[in-house]
Amino acid sequence: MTERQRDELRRIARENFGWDALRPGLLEAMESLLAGRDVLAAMRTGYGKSAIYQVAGAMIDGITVVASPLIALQHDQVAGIEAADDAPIALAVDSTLGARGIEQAWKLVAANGAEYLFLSPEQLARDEVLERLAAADVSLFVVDEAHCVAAWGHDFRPDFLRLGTAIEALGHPPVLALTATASPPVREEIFTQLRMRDPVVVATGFDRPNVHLGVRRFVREIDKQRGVLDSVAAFTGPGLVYVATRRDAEFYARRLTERGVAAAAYHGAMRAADRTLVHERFREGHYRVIVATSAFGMGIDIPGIRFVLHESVPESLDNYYQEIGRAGRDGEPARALLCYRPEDLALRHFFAARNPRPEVLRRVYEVLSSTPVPARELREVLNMRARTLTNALNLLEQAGAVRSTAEGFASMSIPTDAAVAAAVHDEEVGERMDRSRVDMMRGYAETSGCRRQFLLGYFGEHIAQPCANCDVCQSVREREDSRPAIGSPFAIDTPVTHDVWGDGIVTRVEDDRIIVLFTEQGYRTLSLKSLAAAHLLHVKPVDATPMGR
DNA sequence: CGGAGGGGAATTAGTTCCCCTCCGGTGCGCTAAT
Repeated sequence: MTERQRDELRRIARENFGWDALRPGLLEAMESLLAGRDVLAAMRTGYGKSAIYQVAGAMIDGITVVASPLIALQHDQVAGIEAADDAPIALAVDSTLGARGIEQAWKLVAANGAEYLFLSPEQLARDEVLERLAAADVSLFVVDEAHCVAAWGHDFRPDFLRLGTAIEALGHPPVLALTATASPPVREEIFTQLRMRDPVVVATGFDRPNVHLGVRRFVREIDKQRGVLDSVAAFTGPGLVYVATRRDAEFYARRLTERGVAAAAYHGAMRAADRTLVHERFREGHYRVIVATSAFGMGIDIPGIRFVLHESVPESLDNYYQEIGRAGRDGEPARALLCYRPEDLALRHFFAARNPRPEVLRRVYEVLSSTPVPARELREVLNMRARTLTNALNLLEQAGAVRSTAEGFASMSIPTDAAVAAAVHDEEVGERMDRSRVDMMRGYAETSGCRRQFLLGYFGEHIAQPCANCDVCQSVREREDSRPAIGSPFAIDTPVTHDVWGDGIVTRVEDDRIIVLFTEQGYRTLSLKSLAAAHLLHVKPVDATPMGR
């Protein structure tokens, strides 16, 4: 990177978008892309991540494709670019345009009339879309909210796992993955699925020291209900209450309203217009509290939220961190309170189930041959729902039994039994990983240590001192904890091997236990006492085999 | 896996309890009926 290129980036940022200064990390990410590298940028919402591809994209010849999970998010981005004084043209192609609108949009693209093109993963999974893009010289491929690849790709929206194929089909331009949070296994999955090559990771600090972390534990459901309602009523300022089900969203919104709190429900079963209305009225201060399922979140950036209360545990600390990260964006004190009942973990375990279906995998694999067949034809031959088929193909591909190209899907000519077994095994590993991430939610709720150390440690960021702004730190200060530490022979980040569970990495060390992230088992909590007795865990010797010589 | 809700039995004669079944989140794109 020359000084001249760096000046050029700064000039485009200033003149085209009106940004006089770029926050730490943004310029670095832009430079890496310009140098042809793949980049993962992990930065909190509101940090200005979009600037990375907006400026770099404007500087590189050719189109910038942005894969984005929500149409509403795409439209916000387009509007943001259009609002800048001299920014290049941005376009979103999606089903809201109608067939004719879509055709017009593509004509504009073909005539080099757009610099930024926003598409859903579902669009990018279509053959004709890839053909049109291939003709259009894509020079930068962006995946916004990249954690969705890991969170949604396996069942809910399988086309997220087809993004890697799209990237390959476009000749692998530099890839930029953007996310607000990603724990180590989520990052790994993003790298693998998007087929990123030796990616540069630009991560800015995850900590929000102004957000107080707390957990209230309940035994009976009725007590939790009362506790939630009392807490919300006692908190001041605008806040969010996250619940697990739509029914609970309606229930708590009603009960809060009865108690004189201006509250509204928000969930996926509501009509789009109603959801927008609730969002706007909250923003304007008409509602003080929104009671929402996980539907409320992505792309929402409201500065003055004073508390985020969880009525039920979310499915992982990744989600929890995203959701509490909506509090205190203005830097003023805010609270994150988890109202915890161990029974609530059951629903999350239920959602973590993957249900691989061997008979479906077998049917799909048996119609494939060594010549690629387009997905459209497969769907006709098999008479199968698109999502089911895509899921099966994704699984078989990950298992190394199927190869996907721009022309379609081809068999790798492995015996059917072996292919199906490998796919099912991968799915079981995935399920164990997801379940273990739920267990880390339990770990956070039940930890006897500093909550912030636990939370940040989960993301691979280890802080030396307890935070002094969580419930545990406060109570420790009151009674000066004197429990003696056993002392661990396993430091954080040590690669280890377990006689039963295989390879892993130490991700957390507490007084009497450690947490290891195993490749095939996910997160496991191990007691140091029993480890000392059983000799099952060993520090992995550094591989001394010389490579390729 | 746990909770809600329905049905039925027991019985305190209008509630209570138990057992069984079913349900639970996130959104794209498309089609069909207004």
